[in-house]
Amino acid sequence: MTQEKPARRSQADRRAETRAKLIDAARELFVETGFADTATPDIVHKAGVTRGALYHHFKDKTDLFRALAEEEAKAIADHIDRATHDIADPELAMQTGSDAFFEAMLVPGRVRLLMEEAPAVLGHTSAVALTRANGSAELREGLTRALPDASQARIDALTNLLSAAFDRAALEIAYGGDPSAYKAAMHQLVGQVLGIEADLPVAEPALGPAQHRLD
Amino acid sequence: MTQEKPARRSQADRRAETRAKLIDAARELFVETGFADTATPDIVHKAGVTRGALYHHFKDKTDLFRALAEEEAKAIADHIDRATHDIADPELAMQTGSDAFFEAMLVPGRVRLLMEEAPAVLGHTSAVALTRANGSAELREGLTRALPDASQARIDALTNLLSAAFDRAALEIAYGGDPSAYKAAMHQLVGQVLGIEADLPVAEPALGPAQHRLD
DNA sequence: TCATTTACATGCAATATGTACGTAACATAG
DNA sequence: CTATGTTACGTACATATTGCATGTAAATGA
Repeated sequence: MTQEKPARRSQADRRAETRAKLIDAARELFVETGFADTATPDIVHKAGVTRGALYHHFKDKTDLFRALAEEEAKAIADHIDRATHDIADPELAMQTGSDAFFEAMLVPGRVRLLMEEAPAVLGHTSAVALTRANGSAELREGLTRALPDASQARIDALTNLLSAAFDRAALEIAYGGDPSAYKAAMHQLVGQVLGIEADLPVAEPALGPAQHRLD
Repeated sequence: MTQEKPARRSQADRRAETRAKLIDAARELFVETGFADTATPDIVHKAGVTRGALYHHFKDKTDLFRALAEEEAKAIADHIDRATHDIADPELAMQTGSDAFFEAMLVPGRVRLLMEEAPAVLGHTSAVALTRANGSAELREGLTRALPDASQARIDALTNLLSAAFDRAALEIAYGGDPSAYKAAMHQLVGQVLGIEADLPVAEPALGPAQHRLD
């Protein structure tokens, strides 16, 4: 039998490891049970640490949730960026970004965390700030180009409303709604606002069961 | 000094009274502090009853929230119905219903309760079921007429996405967003989907500070 | 007026949260 | 290599909260 060797790790490594263990465990439980009905003893048990570690790394339970939500939001933003960063044509970039958004939203639990729990746990303002970046820049740009006479407030409002529609589409897809119907409807909405002629019969090629673990 | 006379009330009256006191107190606190951070002792203290009464009338804290949320949703539906029930022209009915929805959403705390707390407390499915009725029937009808070739799934999707946009508009208005900008943007969205020629410069007559206490 | 049901009050057991304090692991100066 | 400081984590505790179990008062109705 080999002797236990704690294998001297750096502080940064220790820190990153237990932080990750805590966030991973919290993610599983928050997704499964929701934030309010998940107890910190359960989180630390699953993470294999103690509550002391949790309260050392995070101010409180809400702070742990915030860290998790920020990771999720960043993963979405990165996924969209990687998909669109080298596309020149704005119209194609918008369509590609839209697809990338829906792809990113397929990872299990993400919708639950960001769209159901986050608004109540962090408040609406913080919650939308998390996903503010997600393609809304491209959206706003497209709107500004398409509606040159519209006021800034009008552009902001349209951007916000379309973002809400995007979110709802992802939510419904996650709850078993027809993905192609929602994506097509979303495409129609954006297209009409941007003044692009509608291509109504966009029957999608039925991309099979949702692929998960995107990043 | 007059003697205390308990004034023999009927069971139905007693029941209705304390139920109302509990729901009113809960409303204030849930709006102010949120569901999770509101303790039942505080609720019953403000209501002037004991926790025993609470747990006699409601299964648990969540059940109390559900009752409150259902009242709010019903108030919205009633307000819209009263405003639209005798309007024949579908297009005008839609516009009127839209305005009535935004009016109904002006009562303080309503947005917080139904759009921020409810999804996390009751779950997304129950939460949308609460407001499912709100004008979505008229919306669906209008869409069916305007897009006769569209599939049912497409109609459902568009209805849902526009509902989400309505909700977001109300949310942003409640958080200080420009009401006329959001209403106009919403009107544009619905108009374009329904194939009504846009009347872009709908600068509203600035109806002054939001009037509250609608019902 | 008596029996039964309904409405509420009180007390208790279990569990959760955040913090204070103690200990172990790492970093760094000499 | 050791001393000393700092960071990471463990343990114990005080407090608060929830839901239930059990007791009492008020209303119904026979």
